[in-house]
Amino acid sequence: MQREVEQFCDFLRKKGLKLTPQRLRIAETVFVTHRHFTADQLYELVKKVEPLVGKVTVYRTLEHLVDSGMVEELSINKGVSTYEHVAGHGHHDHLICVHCGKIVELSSERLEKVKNEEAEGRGFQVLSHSLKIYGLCPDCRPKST
Amino acid sequence: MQREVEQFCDFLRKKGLKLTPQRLRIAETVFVTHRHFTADQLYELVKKVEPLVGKVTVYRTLEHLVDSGMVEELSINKGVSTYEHVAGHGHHDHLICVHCGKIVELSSERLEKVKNEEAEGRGFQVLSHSLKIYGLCPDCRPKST
DNA sequence: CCCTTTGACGAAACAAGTTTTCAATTGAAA
DNA sequence: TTTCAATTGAAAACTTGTTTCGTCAAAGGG
Repeated sequence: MQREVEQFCDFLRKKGLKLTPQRLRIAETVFVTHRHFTADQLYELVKKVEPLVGKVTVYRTLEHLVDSGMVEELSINKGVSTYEHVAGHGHHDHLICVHCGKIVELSSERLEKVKNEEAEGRGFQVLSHSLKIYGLCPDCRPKST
Repeated sequence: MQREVEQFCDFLRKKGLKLTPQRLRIAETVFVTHRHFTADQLYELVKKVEPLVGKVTVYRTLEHLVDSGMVEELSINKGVSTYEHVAGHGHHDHLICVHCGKIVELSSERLEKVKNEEAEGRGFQVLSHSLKIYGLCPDCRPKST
């Protein structure tokens, strides 16, 4: 975790942005959380450690984190943005259980390759993509008896 | 188009819902529009034909249309829902140009197959999925000289 | 050391999209 | 025709996220 926080500090310094206690706390919370979260959930988590942090600061810091490339926005739910930190994960897709809400990460070279080929076959230059597969996870799917 | 509107009427009847002129107008507009639209854009389109339809009714009817499976929500832009009717199209993915905003539909048997295999290989029972590929369309990408 | 400058802070106001409330109305079954 | 739940549209409420604004604090120059 320390690794990622320092990387974010470097990013701030390079951008001429200041390293405030609030940003530090928020970044720490983000990188210590190994699951997806909304801005508001993050705000609640940070408040537990440091109640003096405002919601606006969480939003603003989240923006910087996304800017730095260390956090990604998922838009899984309509109307509310969901985030995750990608440090040490690399790009991946998501399997989402419609029953229990569990989100499983999926990395597949083969899938990446096919995606790129199909897009480029249509003249598109691929910059990024987002694949979400909805279904029933192993725990929620009907058992095969 | 008539085909789809009738199918929607059947859906309403089966659900014990009423067939009002407003719903008819909204459904007609949806199935006559062969591109993506937001709730507000749909409202504006409907108003041209029938100015007496309220925005709320458009939202509510859109809900029924999504319920019937004849319209899908895309969540391409954050903060505003984008829809498209799927009648006669079948499932497809989307290539989205980050420069001009153009949306191109992409259907690929091969891609579908790989997606399903990867998900099921992890014990997931696939119900649906959403793939959005962001990049530069043929018109916007740098020309290879 | 003090002063100035430049973000940064948080509360509150604002904005956009969508949903809910509510009283009046309407479609369709009996 | 009668009845009644479903539907309607205006307005208000709600949700998420952004902007404004007065205040503050750290860094750097004089």
